[in-house]
Amino acid sequence: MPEVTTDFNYKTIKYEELLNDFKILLKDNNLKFTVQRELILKTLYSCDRHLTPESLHQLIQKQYPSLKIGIATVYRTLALLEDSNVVTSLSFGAQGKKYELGAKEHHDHLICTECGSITEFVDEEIENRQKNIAKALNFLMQDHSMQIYGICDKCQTK
Amino acid sequence: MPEVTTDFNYKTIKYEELLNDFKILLKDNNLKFTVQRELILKTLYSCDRHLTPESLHQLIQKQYPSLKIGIATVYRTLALLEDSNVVTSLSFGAQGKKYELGAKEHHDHLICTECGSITEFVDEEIENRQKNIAKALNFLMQDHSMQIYGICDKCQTK
DNA sequence: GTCGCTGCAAAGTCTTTGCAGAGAG
DNA sequence: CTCTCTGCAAAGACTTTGCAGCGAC
Repeated sequence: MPEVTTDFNYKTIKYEELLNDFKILLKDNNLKFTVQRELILKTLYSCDRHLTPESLHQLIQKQYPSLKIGIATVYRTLALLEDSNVVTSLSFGAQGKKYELGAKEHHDHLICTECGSITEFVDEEIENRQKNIAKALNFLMQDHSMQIYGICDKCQTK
Repeated sequence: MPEVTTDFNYKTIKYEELLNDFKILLKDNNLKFTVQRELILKTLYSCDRHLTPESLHQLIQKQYPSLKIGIATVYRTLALLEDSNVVTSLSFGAQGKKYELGAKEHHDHLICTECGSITEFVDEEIENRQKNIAKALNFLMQDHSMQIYGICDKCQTK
């Protein structure tokens, strides 16, 4: 069996580079570079977890108490980032979406139904197979996502 | 390449059988068999589309105008059916969930980003690969789902 | 008859929008 | 200066809950 890897390189891009791309994106669309937008990007970059708009907002408020930032701005910026394919959103059974930086290598998710933790993995074989299926069904694939639900290693030993 | 099939057998169970299982389920849990519950089950069975609570509610009202059914009952019954693994819910980028009968063979989804249509498919190779991955990562798999997003055949020719 | 179920409406979540002032370019 | 952004609060969309009467068993 080919290897499955979960410790693939998270950050395929340096923050400076990401930030620069973001500035270019903004300029190209006649949008403005603001402290709020930068901190949302930076927080998404530095946090490995998958964040809800709510938790992202709280995290920013905790880390930068002097800055006022409204939840509406978080939603608006996440929508902007998602439209520009800078972040990707995941929606599960529960309410709400979780966001993650899309600048990482493509990967799929193992979701623990006990503790809600998300582990990522990549598997070449599945990636290839998906491409083949789309081709066979004359479906123009833009994106795909796969989730495996179950009990994670930690929760099994509890 | 092994075949990919989209015309697999939808109904692996006859309605009478499904209904009977449902009645047993209800009895076992001291729950009552009501017209509303039956019609929700029947509508889910006879409709091939993936339904939102909203659309399921409208469909029932249209088909059985004499019956009064509240949206709350639809939500309550869907929750009950989902807990009992009779139906499965899918949540995508958009708001809300869609439900489908879980009594079919397991399958994955092709979702058109143009028209929102959902095509189902099964692929043995991916199914097997998923099992192997879960095993390799010591993850106790309970369920899994895969979605491929893109432009469907019809929308490409438009 | 009992006790769960239902429709209704009200209350909850989560998300989006309108607006007037603040701030980037 | 101009025109976009922001925070706030109000509005929306979707879902859940409390309740009193109804109905299955």
